[in-house]
Amino acid sequence: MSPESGSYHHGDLRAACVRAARELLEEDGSAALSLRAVARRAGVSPTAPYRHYADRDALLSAVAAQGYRELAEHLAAAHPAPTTPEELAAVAIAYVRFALEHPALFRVMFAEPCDPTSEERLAATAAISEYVRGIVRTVFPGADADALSTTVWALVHGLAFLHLDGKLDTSSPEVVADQVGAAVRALFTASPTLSQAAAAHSEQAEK
Amino acid sequence: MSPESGSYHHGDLRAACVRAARELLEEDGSAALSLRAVARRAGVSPTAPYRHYADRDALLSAVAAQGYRELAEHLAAAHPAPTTPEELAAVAIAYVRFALEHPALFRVMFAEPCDPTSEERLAATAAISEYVRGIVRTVFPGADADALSTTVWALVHGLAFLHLDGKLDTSSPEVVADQVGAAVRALFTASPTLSQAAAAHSEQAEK
DNA sequence: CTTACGATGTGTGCACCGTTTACATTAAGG
DNA sequence: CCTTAATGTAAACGGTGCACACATCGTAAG
Repeated sequence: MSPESGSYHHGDLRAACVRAARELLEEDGSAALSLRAVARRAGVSPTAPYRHYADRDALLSAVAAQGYRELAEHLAAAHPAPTTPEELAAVAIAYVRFALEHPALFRVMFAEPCDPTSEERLAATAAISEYVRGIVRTVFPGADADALSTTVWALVHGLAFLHLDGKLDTSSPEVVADQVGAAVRALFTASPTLSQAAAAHSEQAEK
Repeated sequence: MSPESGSYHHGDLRAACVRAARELLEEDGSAALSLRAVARRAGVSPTAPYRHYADRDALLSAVAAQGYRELAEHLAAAHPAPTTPEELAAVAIAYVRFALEHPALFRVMFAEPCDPTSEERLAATAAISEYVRGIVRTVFPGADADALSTTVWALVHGLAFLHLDGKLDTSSPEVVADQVGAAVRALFTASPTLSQAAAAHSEQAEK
């Protein structure tokens, strides 16, 4: 795929850019990704990436999209098809751990107001959203799947960000895991009342 | 306080900088705040702010700290001393609304990995954390206040960010309010089981 | 009143950044 | 072989954070 270095054409600069970007993000945790630095890392002139990405935002969106895919894999690795609250808690813990293991990437994925009209991004986030909804539907058939999946996603997402910003105890992975687990378990045991609340909400909406 | 313009010295540049920064953040929602733009807005040379702030991060921290204080006021305005789940839900809704009304400021407050060892910042975030903990203790005396306040904060914080990133339905403030309210209510009706889970967690920790 | 001083704002300069514009190289197809 | 479109390069513009030397001014000691 990538021929011996020295050739004028790179071979697959498009992919090499996101790879270089990923490496830079992992190396220095800062989310301040420089297009020029990416170009340098890829061994190419500063403006070469513009042949493949309209602007910095476009590259960032591509990186974010790949991040979403990796996150999805990470979650699936934690448990392919959760059916119990405990298994879903494991997935939640994996979510937060991913954020803590790849802080810069996670920030690029979520904390940047970059172009939301990116086909790749929308597809990737929709996939995750659907994945969560599917789990919730399986584990918790009685409830409003939309509302509940949103709630559990928000809870886990908030835990991830608060940890990322040093607002919570991140001293050891065990502490983090316990906290996330407890929070998710609490949500799930609330199921009957939650579905009741969801029903009340629907009534309110249709009047 | 600020004398007639034309004087060499500004009078209170330190405060003027955060004011200018706030204005710029409100005007264009982008969280990309330029120190030079702040200086221009304050009617001062590009490097003048360095007399009062060590670097860009320091200014951002000051802005973030003020943001925390405003957020605290906003929450207190929603309800000064919540004692019921419904009142706490109102506070939660105010939290998310603040994020949606001041997106750029909210991003500076949370989504920037800026200097976490800022005295002002730490104090401000500690104040909010303590505020939430106090409410939880009042509304829900039986439970582990630390764990539960973290959980409710994370839930609300996650909702705020998902809304900010366009991952959820932000079409009308009512929709947002309903969603946040339902989520918080669900959490609170889970109280007995949550305290039980917290107890189990404590046991686990001390063995 | 004078004078020295410290606090505050200015000007200059450097390295880096994103982006545009014109140009060079090369792979691929008629 | 020659044309063409794709791909990478070079040069340039305006913007940025920041370090340095310099200018201005309130103030307080002599």
